[in-house]
Amino acid sequence: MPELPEVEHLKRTLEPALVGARVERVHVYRTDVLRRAADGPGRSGLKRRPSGAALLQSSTIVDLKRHGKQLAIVSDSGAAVCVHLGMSGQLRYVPAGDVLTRTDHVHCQWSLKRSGAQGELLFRDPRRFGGVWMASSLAELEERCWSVMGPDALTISAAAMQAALKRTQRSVKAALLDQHVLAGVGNIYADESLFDARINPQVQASTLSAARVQRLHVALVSVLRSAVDSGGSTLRDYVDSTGAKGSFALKHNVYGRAGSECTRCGGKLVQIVVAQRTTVYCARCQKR
DNA sequence: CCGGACTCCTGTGCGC
DNA sequence: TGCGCACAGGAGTCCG
Repeated sequence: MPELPEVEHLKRTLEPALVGARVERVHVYRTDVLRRAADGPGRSGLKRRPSGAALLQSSTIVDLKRHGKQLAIVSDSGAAVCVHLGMSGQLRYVPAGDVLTRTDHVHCQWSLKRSGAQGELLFRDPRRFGGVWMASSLAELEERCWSVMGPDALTISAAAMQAALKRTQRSVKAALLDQHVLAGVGNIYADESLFDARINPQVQASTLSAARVQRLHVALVSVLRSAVDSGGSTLRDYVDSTGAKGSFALKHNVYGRAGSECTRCGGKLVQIVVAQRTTVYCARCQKR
């Protein structure tokens, strides 16, 4: 399940192929994965096929931007598309001549040409929790979609994080998962960073001391950076734009390890449900 | 307003 | 071996 590290790694692997490429043609196989950024982050998809220009046809890609788990592709016409991978989404770049092993659930396809080299950018999403937001400008995307979210988890300051956690009565894990608090953290990195900071996921966010929030901030940034360097976590579906899996799952201390020994104290890791999400932590290291 | 529950969707893996 | 069901979860929406 793509979270910030997976999307950041994806951005890095896409940049060489995309930036400077001209969008020759766009194919939409399902219009209901498309949304207008002007309508905000809602989930109601389009019923009718949009104009090619809204999906960057005949323009040149000049930049990729990421906020939290969302990735925007910006063109020289000013228009941008923002891809959200949801649970099972993939953005793949397939150079001309190469073959994509699975072509089912491909909802959107951009044919690209860059200094003679051709290839296809494909949005594939079996579960369709993801989507593609069309914006007339990056400013519109930022204003209508990104500004309603909290700061990006890699750039938020400890002070801002503390202020945000002070504001809510929920558990610290629920707060970390809320994209309005900070953007980019999902179930894996919430559990991993709480383990790193030795904080119990059920603790009420507002009751954490400044020192503990400071520790959580350090842990979160450290875990996210380390995961980006490993190419993210592949559990089942996630692959980068070239189809490569991430190796960070091998470094998970808690996620997916319920019943195993704690890598820090040797205690048994326990599994509970917090904020409707499977949560694994060490009862000995992460006391309430 | 806030927070918890429900919902969307498909592939996987388990138990019988 | 095969069937059916529970489960995985990002995030919008609904409701108390």
